[in-house]
Order: sequence, then structure tokens, then C-alpha cells
Amino acid sequence: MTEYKTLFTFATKYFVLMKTNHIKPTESELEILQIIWQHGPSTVRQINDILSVKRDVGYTTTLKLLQIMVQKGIVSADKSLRTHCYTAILKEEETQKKLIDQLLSMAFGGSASKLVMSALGNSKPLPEEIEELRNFIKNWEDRNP
Amino acid sequence: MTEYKTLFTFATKYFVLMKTNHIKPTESELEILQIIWQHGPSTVRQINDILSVKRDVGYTTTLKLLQIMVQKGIVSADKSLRTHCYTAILKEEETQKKLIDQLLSMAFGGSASKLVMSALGNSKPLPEEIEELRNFIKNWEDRNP
DNA sequence: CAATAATTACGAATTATTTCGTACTTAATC
DNA sequence: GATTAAGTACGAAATAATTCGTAATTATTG
Repeated sequence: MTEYKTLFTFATKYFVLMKTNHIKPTESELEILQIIWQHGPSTVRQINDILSVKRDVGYTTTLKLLQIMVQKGIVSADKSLRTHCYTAILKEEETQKKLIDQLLSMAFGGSASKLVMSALGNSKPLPEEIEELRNFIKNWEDRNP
Repeated sequence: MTEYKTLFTFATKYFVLMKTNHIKPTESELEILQIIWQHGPSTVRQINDILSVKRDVGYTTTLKLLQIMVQKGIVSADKSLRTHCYTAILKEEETQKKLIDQLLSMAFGGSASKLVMSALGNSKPLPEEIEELRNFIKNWEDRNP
């Protein structure tokens, strides 16, 4: 019996992995995801308030997007209260990783170094970011002698 | 008269700049752009042959995409011969820069260092890339003490 | 030169994405 | 308790992206 449970658990995880692995949030969905990542589980109104600062967007538009995102398994909805609360299912780092991989193969011919150079080329990282980055680079260079 | 010509030249460049600045190639368009970037000006057949290796795509589909890309100003078509030849108008580095900026604001909250770390985190750059990258980093660190 | 092959032009179906209006339900307020 | 406000559900329009079929044209070949 335990074997079956273990197998089931594994199969479930694997299925979810497979499913989420090819989920690719659209731009609007990413906008919303980012808000949830930053602010934690949020209601439609909270999300829409933040979204509205940047651009014109109707309340029901945001609602609809969130409902679609639930269907796609991008977020989950807690419906225990009348005002539903949405939580990110896609994890920030994993999603970022996936998006970078995609950009990498789509516009950089798979060359990560080119991507990095292009990213550092433009940007003006904040001082505190620079320190973090410097450490990371040091570590990375140790691992890639 | 020369003043007008100069003005016109400037205005044209400015217009094209403004126009191309907000051009955002779709995924399929990027696929094609990448091929042209790598192989130089190409015909539909050449592009479609390369494209077909990776995935199923009809000849007329590729043709249509290229025609749309001409309309958008992404590529230009030399129609002097029966078999048209397509050249990239969008430059590789600029396009890459733009796409990174977009990814940056869309998924990394604008933090280039996070993007770089994520990119280097996964990747296994080729030895020759590592050297190039190392030089770049050295220079970058000199400029960001 | 007739038949075949390669090419372009372009309409149109299909699918995905975004947006919002309207109806309905539940809570808050007067 | 009636009215207003806030919320959800959901259909559907508008737009964008992708795909391909068919017709017309021009070259190539036998």
C-alpha cells in the first residue's frame, strides 16, 4: 500500500512538473504574477490597484485574467471568503529560469555569455546589487576555472 | 535646398528609429530573424529549409511570415530577381538589448544582477565563451568599482 | 513548346490574448 | 428592509499571431 502511495505521490509530482513545465505565462499574466510574487497572496482589487498605476485596466479585466490563470494552473484561488485570494503557483526563480532559457535559445543562439554581456552592458546596477553580483561572479569563476 | 534634404534625411532616420523602436518581433519572427542574422540575406527556401529541421512548417507559412515582416519593417525584400531575398533591418544587438530590457522589467523587477545570476546559474558556457566572459567581467568590474 | 516545378500573392481559417460589459450574488449602509 | 457598493461569473467582441490552401506567374526540363 505504501508503495502505491509513494508511486502516486511521485506520479503526481511528475505530472505537475510536466504540466507546469510547458506553462508559459503571457505578458499580462507575468505582470500579475510579479505583483503576487512581490506582495504575496492578493485579492483582485489589490492587484488591480497596483496594475492601474502603470496603465489603464478595468477591474473585470484583471479578474478575468486571474480566473484564466487559475485554469492554467499559474495561480490558485482561495474561495473560502467572498473576496477571493490568489496565490502564485509558479515559483519566481523557476519562471525566471524558464524565461531566460527561452530568450537564450530564441534571440541569443543559446549563448549565455552573450546574454550576460548584453544585460550588463546596458544596465546600471544599484551599489548593493553590484556587491552581490561581484560575489556571485567570484564564486562562478571559482567553479569555472 | 540642401537644408531641406538634410532635414528630410534626419526626419526619415528619426521616423524609422521611432518606428523600429517599438517594434517587437513575435516568436516566429525571431526564429526567422535569427536565421537571417546567422546566415545573412536569405531566400524563403533557405530559411524554410533551416526552419524545417526544428519543426514542421509549410513553405507558404514561412513566406507569409516574411511578407508580414517586410510590412512591419523587420526585414527588407530584394525583389529584383524572381526569387526574393530577405535582409534583416532590425540589428541583432539592438534587438537583444530590447528583449532583455523587456524581460528585465517583466520578470525580474528591473534587477539586471538577478537576471545575470539566473542566466549564469543554469548555463554551462563553452570554454571559449568563458574566456570572453571573464574579460568582459574584468572590464565591467573596473568600470564599476 | 508542353509539362513540370518553383515561386509569389493573398484570402481566410484557426488559435491565442486581451478587454470589457452585463447579469447575478453577497455585503454594507442608511 | 431598501438602496448602494463590492464582488464573481461568464459570454463575447476586438486584436494579434499562426498556419495553410489556392490561384497566378515565371522558370526549367524533357
